[in-house]
Amino acid sequence: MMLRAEAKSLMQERILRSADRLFYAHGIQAIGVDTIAADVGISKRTLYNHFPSKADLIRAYLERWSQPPASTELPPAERILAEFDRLERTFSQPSYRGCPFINAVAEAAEPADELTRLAIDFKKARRRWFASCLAELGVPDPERLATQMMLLVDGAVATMLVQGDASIARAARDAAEVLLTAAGVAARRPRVSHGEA
Amino acid sequence: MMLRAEAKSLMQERILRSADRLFYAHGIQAIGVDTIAADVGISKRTLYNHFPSKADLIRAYLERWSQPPASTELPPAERILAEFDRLERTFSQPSYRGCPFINAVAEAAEPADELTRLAIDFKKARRRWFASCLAELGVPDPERLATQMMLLVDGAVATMLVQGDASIARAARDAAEVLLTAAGVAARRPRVSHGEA
DNA sequence: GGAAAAGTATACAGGTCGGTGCAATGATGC
DNA sequence: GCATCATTGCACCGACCTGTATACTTTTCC
Repeated sequence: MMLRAEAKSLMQERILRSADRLFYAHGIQAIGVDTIAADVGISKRTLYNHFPSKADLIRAYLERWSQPPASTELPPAERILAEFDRLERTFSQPSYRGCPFINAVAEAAEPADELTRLAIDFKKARRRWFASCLAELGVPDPERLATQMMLLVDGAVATMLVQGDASIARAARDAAEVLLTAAGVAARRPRVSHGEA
Repeated sequence: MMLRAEAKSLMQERILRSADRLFYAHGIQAIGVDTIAADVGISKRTLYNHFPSKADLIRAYLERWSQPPASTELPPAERILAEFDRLERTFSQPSYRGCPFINAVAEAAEPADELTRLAIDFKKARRRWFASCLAELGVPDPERLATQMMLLVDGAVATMLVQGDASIARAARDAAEVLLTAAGVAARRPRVSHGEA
C-alpha cells in the first residue's frame, strides 16, 4: 500500500516536526534525542536509523526554515511593508521564540561552525529579497536600503524575543516607512499616485 | 595584611572575570562549573563557597553587564551617533560575540525565567538613555524614536553575531541619521548651525 | 511462504553535568 | 598559641547526554 521510500520520508517528516517544535521552543542544547524520540512515539534506535547523529537532525531542522518568503502580487513598496505586517502576525503566535538561526548561533559553543554558515545563507537570502523589491522600486541604492530593512527586522526579532511585545513589529514598520520615504519611495499613501513623483 | 572581606570580594572578582570570559565566548550552557574553577585556578568546592549555585554565577555574570553607557559631554545628537561609533569599535574586537543578554535569553530553555527579567531591564535602560538624549533634542516623539534607535542597535548586534562583519554598525549609524533627520534633528553637519532651523 | 528490512524494548557504554561530603592543610585574627 | 576560617584534593552522587548493542517482533517485497 505504501512504498518504502514514502514511509521513510513520512517518518522523517514526523521526526522533523517534533524536532522543530522542541528545538525551537527550548533550544537545541536543551533537548536530547531521547526527548524527541519520545515525542514522536518511536524508539531512539529508529530515530538514529533516520538521522545518524544529532548534528544531522539539527542541520535538517535549520534547513527546513531556509525557505524564502512567499511572493505576493503586491506592488514592491507594499510588498516590503506587508513583510513587516507578516512579522507582527508571526510575533503574535504564543509559540514565537525568536529567529531559529540567530538562536542557534547564539547557543553554539564554537563560533565558526556549520550552523553559522546556514544562518548566514538564510540572512543573505532575506536581504536579497528586500534588495530585489527595492531595485524594482528604482531607489538609488537598493543594497544599502536592504541592509537597513534587515536591521529593522532583526532588531524587532531580538526585541520581541526579549521583551515579548509584538507591537515592536509595528515600530519597525514605521521606521521602515520613514527610511523608504527618505529614499524617495512614496509608500505611505500608495493608492494616491497622482502628482507627487 | 588583607581583610577577610577584601580577600573574599577579590576572589569573587577573579571568579567573575573567568565566568564572564567563558560564558560570553562559549555560551552559558556550554560552560560547566568545573571549567570555570579550572580557569580561575581554584577548586570547585571553593567556587561553590562563593557562589552557591551555577544560577547565582549566571545572575552575577549578567548583572556585571548591566552598567549604563558612560555619559559624554557631547551635544545630544552627536552623543547618539557616537554610540553607534562605539558599537563599531566594540564589534571590531575579535572576542565580540553578540549581546550577552540576548544570547542568554536565546539559549534559555524556559522562556520566562529570571534571566529574561534582567535582559528586559538592561534593554529598557538603554532605551531610556536614547529617550533622554532625544528629549533633550526636543524631537516630537522621543519615545518612538528611542525605540527605533534600539531596533537599529539590536539589529546590528544580531547581524554582527551571525555575519561577523563590523561594518554593519556603520549601516546602522547611517539609518539612525536618516531617522533623526526625518524627525527634525539636524545631525549630519552639527557644526553648521546658522540658519537651517 | 519466506527472506529481508524496519520497527520495538531494554540495557549499556562512556562521558559530562551540577552539586555534595569529608578529611587534611594552610592562613588569619585575637 | 589557638580557634576559626578558607581552601584543597578527591571521591562521589544522581541525573542526563550521545550513541551502540542485543534480541525480538512486525511489516513489506517477491
